[in-house]
Amino acid sequence: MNDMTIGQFAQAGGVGVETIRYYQRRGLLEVPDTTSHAAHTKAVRRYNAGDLKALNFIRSAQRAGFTLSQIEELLELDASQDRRRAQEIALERLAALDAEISALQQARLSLVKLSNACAKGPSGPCPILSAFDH
Amino acid sequence: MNDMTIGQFAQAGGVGVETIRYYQRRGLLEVPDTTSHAAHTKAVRRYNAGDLKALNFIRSAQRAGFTLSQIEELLELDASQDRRRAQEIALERLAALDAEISALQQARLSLVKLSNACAKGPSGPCPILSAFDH
DNA sequence: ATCGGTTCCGTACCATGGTACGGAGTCAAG
DNA sequence: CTTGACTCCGTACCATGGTACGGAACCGAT
Repeated sequence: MNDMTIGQFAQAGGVGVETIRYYQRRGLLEVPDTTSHAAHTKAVRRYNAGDLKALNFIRSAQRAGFTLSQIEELLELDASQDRRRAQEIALERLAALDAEISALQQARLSLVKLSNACAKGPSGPCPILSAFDH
Repeated sequence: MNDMTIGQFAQAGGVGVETIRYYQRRGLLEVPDTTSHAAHTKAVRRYNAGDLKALNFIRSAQRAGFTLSQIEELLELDASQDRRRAQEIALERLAALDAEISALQQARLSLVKLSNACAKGPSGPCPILSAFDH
């Protein structure tokens, strides 16, 4: 698991190499020092379990709806131990998430209704434009 | 409600004028004919309740996670009465929606845990990087 | 009849989150 | 010690969903 090349690292995280580089450019992942790992390793950067943990965090946080900028802040908070701010951000996202979830559940109901309406027989009402009417 | 200018129409739909134009360019909204509404109205296009219905549909469908391209297709289906395809699309989106909803609920649990961990006392563990660990 | 606020239309620009390209360097295997 | 795969790095490009700009025409009120 340790000391992966960028290709192995990307694969371990389920992303493309270019995505790793992009995260590095954004400051979300650090660019490992080529001199710090092994004496004779000069030009190829290597990634370890800690890097992978950060990468996995980024992907999960994205799934939770955080933007990359917010994730950047979270990563900084992790380093700085700012519990108050971390909780604040988590609660904000939690509220947004609850709103999103209920919006999606609303939408879900509309789609069920639409699907049922379209399923009944080969003709008759299947009012797409009215699908989301209240 | 009828025969709105583009500014009134946009306001009624809760979007900006530029968004209306953008939807027209994309083919999601039709560009009303300037000659068809009133005899002496030559240059200013006017929008009616039907246009507003389409606009509201677009906004709702977006909330349901449809892309503008998919919405375009739905609008075409509404015109063409293709019930089978409409249902197919609805069911696809329904499945995706269910997946999204449970992903968000998963993320929600993680955020609750993180928030609780950060809330306990001024110091101690608040493991941001581990917030989404299984 | 002219003034301020819209509208019209094309074109350009924006943020987000990547993806692709190309040349040079490096590394491990044969 | 060469070959092929991978890495490094900068820069360019992409899709999505808009937002902004600017000049000309138009419309209603004074």
